[in-house]
Amino acid sequence: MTAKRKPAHPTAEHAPLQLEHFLPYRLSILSNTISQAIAEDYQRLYDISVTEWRVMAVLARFDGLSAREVAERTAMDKVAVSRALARLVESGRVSRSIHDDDKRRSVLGLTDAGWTMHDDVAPMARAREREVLAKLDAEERAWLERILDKLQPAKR
Amino acid sequence: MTAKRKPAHPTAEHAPLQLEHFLPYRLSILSNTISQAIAEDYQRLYDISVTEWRVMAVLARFDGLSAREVAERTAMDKVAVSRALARLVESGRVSRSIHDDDKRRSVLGLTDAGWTMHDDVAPMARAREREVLAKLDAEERAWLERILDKLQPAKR
DNA sequence: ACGTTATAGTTACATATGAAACCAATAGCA
DNA sequence: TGCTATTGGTTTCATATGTAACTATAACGT
Repeated sequence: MTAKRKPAHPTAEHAPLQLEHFLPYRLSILSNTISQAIAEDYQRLYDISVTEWRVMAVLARFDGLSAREVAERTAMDKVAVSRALARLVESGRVSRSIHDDDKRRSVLGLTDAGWTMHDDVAPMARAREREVLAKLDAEERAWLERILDKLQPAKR
Repeated sequence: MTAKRKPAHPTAEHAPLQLEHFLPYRLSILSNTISQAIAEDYQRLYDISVTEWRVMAVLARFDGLSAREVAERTAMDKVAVSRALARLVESGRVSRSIHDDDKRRSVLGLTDAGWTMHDDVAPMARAREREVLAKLDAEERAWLERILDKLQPAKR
């Protein structure tokens, strides 16, 4: 039909997304950049993944959790937790025993080696967080806190 | 040595991270939740992954990019882009030709089918973004914008 | 007590992802 | 020109991840 070659869909009609101003996209980049920076710290020193570190962090705070509870607290799915635990138990950083009253449940906790590593890594993680937050002034930090609270998919 | 069982590392000495207040962790959850919600929309309607959609979104805005340029703009690595493009070309949503002056480069763009899909998906993505932002008032949205600008790892 | 349903956790399979090796074309430079 | 280094892009391989199926135990209703 059309004799001449022309853009079948002139841009004006399309309103393409501007990724650089699109919230989900920006969050994704920011989140990955930050998490990756922290992960490099402990992956360099210890051979451990992000998911494994999160499991350890949660067990540092709540001793004796079951795997399901760890999954809840880390927002990871139970398969990921199961695998992380397999490696952590294997590498001697997490202890696992069986719940007295419910033999399905495991009772998890950091071992001495786990604590040693935790006490080395936690300050590095906090330092990285501080580096990021240092780009903001006090007022901005307060708003960020507030905004995250409101956006956070209501948990628990 | 120790006769009695006691915590080898009393919590007070450890200062464990509180994940629920730890910025990188919160960002990660938030980002995944939002991206997932959007992805469900177009994955249900079209059989397409997040990375593929991002490539399409960028080509909708910047016609004729090379694969490397797409990788830059999407912050994806070139392998991921290569694979996404293979599927997109295969499914007829993206056209690929070879650059006149540099035969290594591809010249990429949406096909008519690609545009049709784009014009269907883009409004849905925007609607999801609006849903998220609706949880904030105007002032909070303005601060969020500003904060993201400052935290954004300086690009380009 | 007994059969049914639900829960904790693991395993299997299929797919996604990243690092490094690779191929082809171009750029730099003697 | 001809040799080397660089760049665009794809392929390979090893690892990670999600879904669904599975095992074992516990809870529930009768």
